[in-house]
Amino acid sequence: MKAKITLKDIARELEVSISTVSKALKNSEEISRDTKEKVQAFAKLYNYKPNNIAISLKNKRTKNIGVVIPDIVHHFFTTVIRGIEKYANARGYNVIVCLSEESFDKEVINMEMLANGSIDGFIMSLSSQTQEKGDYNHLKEVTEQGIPVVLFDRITHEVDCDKVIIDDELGAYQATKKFIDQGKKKIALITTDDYLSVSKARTKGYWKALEESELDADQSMILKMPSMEMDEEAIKTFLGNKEPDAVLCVNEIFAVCGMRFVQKKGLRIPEDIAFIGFTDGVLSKYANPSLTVVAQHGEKMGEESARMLIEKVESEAEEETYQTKILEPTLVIRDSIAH
Amino acid sequence: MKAKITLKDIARELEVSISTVSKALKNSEEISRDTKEKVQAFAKLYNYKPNNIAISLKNKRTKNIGVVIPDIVHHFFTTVIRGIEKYANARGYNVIVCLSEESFDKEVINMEMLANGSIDGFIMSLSSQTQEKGDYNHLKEVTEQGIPVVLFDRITHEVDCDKVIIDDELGAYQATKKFIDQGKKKIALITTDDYLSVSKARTKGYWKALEESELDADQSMILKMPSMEMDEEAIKTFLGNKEPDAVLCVNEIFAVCGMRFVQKKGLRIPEDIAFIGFTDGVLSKYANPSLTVVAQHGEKMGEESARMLIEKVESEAEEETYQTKILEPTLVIRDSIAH
DNA sequence: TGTCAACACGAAACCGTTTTCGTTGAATAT
DNA sequence: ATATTCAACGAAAACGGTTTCGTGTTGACA
Repeated sequence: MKAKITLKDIARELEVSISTVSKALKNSEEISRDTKEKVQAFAKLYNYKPNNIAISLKNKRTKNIGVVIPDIVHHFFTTVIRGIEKYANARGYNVIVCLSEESFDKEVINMEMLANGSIDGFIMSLSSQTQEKGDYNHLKEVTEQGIPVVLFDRITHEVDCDKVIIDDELGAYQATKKFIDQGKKKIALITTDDYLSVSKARTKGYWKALEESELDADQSMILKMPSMEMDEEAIKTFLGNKEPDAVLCVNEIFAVCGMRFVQKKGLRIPEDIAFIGFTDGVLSKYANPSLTVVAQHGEKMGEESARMLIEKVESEAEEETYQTKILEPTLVIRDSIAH
Repeated sequence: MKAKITLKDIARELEVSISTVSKALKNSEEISRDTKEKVQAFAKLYNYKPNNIAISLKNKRTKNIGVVIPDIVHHFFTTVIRGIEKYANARGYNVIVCLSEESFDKEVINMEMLANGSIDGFIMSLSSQTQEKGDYNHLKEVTEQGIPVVLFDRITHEVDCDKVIIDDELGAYQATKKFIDQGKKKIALITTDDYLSVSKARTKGYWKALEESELDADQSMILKMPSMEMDEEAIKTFLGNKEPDAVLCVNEIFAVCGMRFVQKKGLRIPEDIAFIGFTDGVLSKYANPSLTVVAQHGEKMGEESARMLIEKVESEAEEETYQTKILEPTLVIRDSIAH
């Protein structure tokens, strides 16, 4: 086992000072050609690499980004991470991933763990419990310490920081409009509780499209699932009772379950009943029939978040200006609607 | 913006030395009750938290784990990460995730980035390119430096380190056996190229089950997809020509595609043709019909990997004994086979 | 009154860098 | 011969902790 070599080791071996070694390795003008060559050759030979921790301590920059998200076994979040990773890595940053598992406490603990020097900034999507509670003190504390934060997707307006979202309202609006344009009359919505910022926005878009049309918007055509957990029975009962001819779902899973149920009942998709979901994941692509979805462009979102964060991290100026970037959703047309 | 407070700040305010503050906060016996209370109260008031970087530098432990995997938008890997996260977090470790994107170079770069002090150990699954190349020097270098490594799923026996795998051969064997027991005669296998350690093992298990039976094992009943990319046409042609009555697939996607194709041809699943896939992901669960799979227990694998790594990290002893933990796969029976 | 623990605390080294600010010795200018 | 400049390097502080090893004060005891 050959241990890591340090500046001190090189200095000792070459009988020069540590500062000389450090400067020589940075090709400083201060050092003579001879010495530089000698030092650099030696460093190369022994595969010297500076210790990141020491450097971090010195210049108070870790080149680490903390990402705190509710869940990772979820297509949307993984694509966001990939986007973050991609951008961050290209800029020499590492990504530390922490999972809140939809729990407020875990979110707080994770942030505290990272906020003490481990990272230069946070990229986060709020846990459902946090959004339900409406308690954002852990975020405020961090921003007050001067640590930059970027919120994506599940955000709150109560914290001053950069934000990246897609226009969920618009996405739902366009999807609903699509149904209306195709002559659908009884359009249902399957969503989750309103405290999730995204669900709220999507419901709004759905509602808006209906109100703009001749169709009467009907509260009873909305099914609110109490949690993110799947409750297949609830969906079956709802679809069985309401008999809609089009269903908008706030995620893939609700949609695929719905499709499976109506198919078993003998209905044809999309002729008798059409489906649109949110999230362009693997499920939509390989569902039978394939599912039309409002794509959220997670990877783009991740890249954008990383870009905004790193910009803040690297800017010396302490401007207190924050922006909210709104990405446009796009409808990915597949076989679950007519086309 | 209130900046982070340091020991030095506390020492100055309270007119004691830094060492006293440090000891007081650790409740050292050396310090008087009075002083301890004073210091602790002050620290609490100003919300003092020690700087992780400084501590890392001092005791040469970062409490960070580096995870390098080929891909994250893949159900199996995300479950593994979740398992790692869970265990590591409970032990006070953070997880730094790096993606090799199946590229050898990226794998090397990522490891180099992390190996200079950023992490205490690695948990990895090899990129396909690395397995294809068979070049494991980057791994060897790291282990020679005394940095513990745990390899999972996509491993190599050329590196001395702990390993966690599932018994892929057994999984494929059991699945194939299941087909045979159910009276299937023409059992096909859809896999990827052999350089992937897991595909190789699965092919072996498939082969073994066939050889043990009366059925003649036939090379032409194996479709090797050139890459991890989906080539729907290849699957269609293969299934169209060979007309198997059972298909084992090394992942979910191949299986779901296959199912969709044969359904369009009017075949009934599982009566006319049965399917079993690998990976108990979201796709299998919500496919129509739902897909029977060999579950890989990713979360367990992640936990196990983290456990082994942290044990090595925290053990002072430099025992050079490595173990390979083999997890048992389980068949999750769903509607794509008779039952 | 002198000695010795025990107590409570501080000085300083250390982890591995970077960086500022000397300090040499030699070459050049005066 | 003296002053000035410059090249080439080293000492030391700093980042924020931990830890070892003093050291000064106190009280008890002989």
